Amino acid sequence: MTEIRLYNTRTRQKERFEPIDPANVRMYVCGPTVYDRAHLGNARPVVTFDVLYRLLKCLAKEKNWQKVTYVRNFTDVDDKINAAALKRKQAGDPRSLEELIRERTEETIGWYHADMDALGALRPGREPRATEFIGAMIAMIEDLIAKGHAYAAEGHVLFRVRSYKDYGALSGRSVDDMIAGARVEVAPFKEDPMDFVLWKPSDGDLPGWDSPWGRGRPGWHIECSAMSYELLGPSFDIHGGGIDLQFPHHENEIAQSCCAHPEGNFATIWMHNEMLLVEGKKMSKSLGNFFTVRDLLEQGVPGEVIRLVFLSTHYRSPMDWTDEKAREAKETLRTWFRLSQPEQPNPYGLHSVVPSLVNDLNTPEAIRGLHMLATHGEGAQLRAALDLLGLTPSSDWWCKGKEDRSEDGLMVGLGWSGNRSSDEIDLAWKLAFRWAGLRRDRNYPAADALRKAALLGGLELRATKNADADAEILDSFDLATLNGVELE
RNA sequence: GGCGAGUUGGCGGAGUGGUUACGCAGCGGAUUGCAAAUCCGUGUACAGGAGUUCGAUUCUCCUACUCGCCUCCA
Repeated sequence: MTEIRLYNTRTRQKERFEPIDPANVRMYVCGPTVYDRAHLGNARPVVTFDVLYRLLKCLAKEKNWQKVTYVRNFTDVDDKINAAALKRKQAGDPRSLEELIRERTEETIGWYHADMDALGALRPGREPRATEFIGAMIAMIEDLIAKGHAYAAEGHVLFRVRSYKDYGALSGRSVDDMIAGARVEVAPFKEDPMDFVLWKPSDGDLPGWDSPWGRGRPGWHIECSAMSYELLGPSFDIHGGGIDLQFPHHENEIAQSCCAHPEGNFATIWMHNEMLLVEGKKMSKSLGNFFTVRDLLEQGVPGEVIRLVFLSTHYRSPMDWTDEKAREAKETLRTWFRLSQPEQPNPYGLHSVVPSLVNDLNTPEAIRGLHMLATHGEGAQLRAALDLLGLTPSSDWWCKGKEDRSEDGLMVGLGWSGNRSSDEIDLAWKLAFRWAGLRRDRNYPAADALRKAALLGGLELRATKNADADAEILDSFDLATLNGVELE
């Protein structure tokens, strides 16, 4: 039986994975705050945990698990969302702030789905929105107050960090150490500087809900505790997210959940993906060095190429995004897709990747397995392995159009990828026949010169056994350059 | 300042107490009028220092450097 081993941030070691309840394997991943397009860094946990989700589903039968429940939230209550809506209102939009906020979050969720779909990520089974669980959050906060773990002060409710003895265990820090460095907000109504907000007051313009502490809105951390409890219960198997959420977000989630539901132990395994870097620096909002998934897609980088670049680095290592990696990944996928797509998947191919994946999602090693299958020409097995990893073509960009024509007794083949205009294809034919003619006449100097010039314009000419010439339109094909060639 | 992760061949990137992935690039060969493509072959790298060991890239300690968290962040 296949043993799954996963690195648990909480214990700092790889652990054998056994679900609490084989009838329902449960994982929760922190999702996006929906106020803008997802940047590339946002995509890393999505791809990482999508691989885990697919792996767990793939092994469910063998393991006798009845189902895998994957929950990923949308944070649709947040000051950044409010700010974005307020900006529109100030720009003269006549609608109410509430309507603008709703529109903004709806729109952003649509973008998020489209962009993550493009990366080959399966939608989680549940995608709860924070605003749908305000009641559950209020109930949880009331419970925390009743149990002495939280207190109300000046319209706020704060979590009493000192009341939870294991606070800091996940991230390996102590309350006293943190206060020493103290970069925490000093608020006069806090009992302790580390106490964090569960509920805060909203004034007239801001979205708010009635609560025992007046009209207000929840703090950031409580939503994940409330929603995971409602949908997965007091104990579940895996909790995931980016490493930057380890503190304070996940630490606070643990404190809230464990204090409110001492009968459970919240998440068994904590998994954190490392950051995505651009030019060696973390992609982040504050640095402003980010670009979105949509930006890349629009530049012609297919989603599965982005995905392969991500998978080529282990999820617990920082990954530097480079154009060079994208270029290599595209070439690799082109080869793999051409070999595998005509085939029906042969599940035997899974043996080439699953042993790597069950070892804490060792995707780089799994990729080696894919290369092995490709080298041995195992298209059907490769197909199955690619599908497991979510590397399925989103379009026919990799596909080779192929046509043969004869003219003046010459036989010439032309191939191209994706969509090409008839002008482009006509010109390619013209050059290919001219080259074939020159070669038939044994005018090699002219033929070589033409081939060289054509290549610079993105048309590759080559001799084949079965025809007089074979031409391929490359990605770099440029009509203007090649028109110049023809005139010479 | 506190805490954590990392430093592998030209580049990317796994892994291992002794047999040293994989990809790209390079080199050699087959093939080719020449190329391309393809196929075959080829590379003994693990930041520096000390220690443990029969033996360390792999374990321990120290140093240097890089990155992250401690503030919104995936």
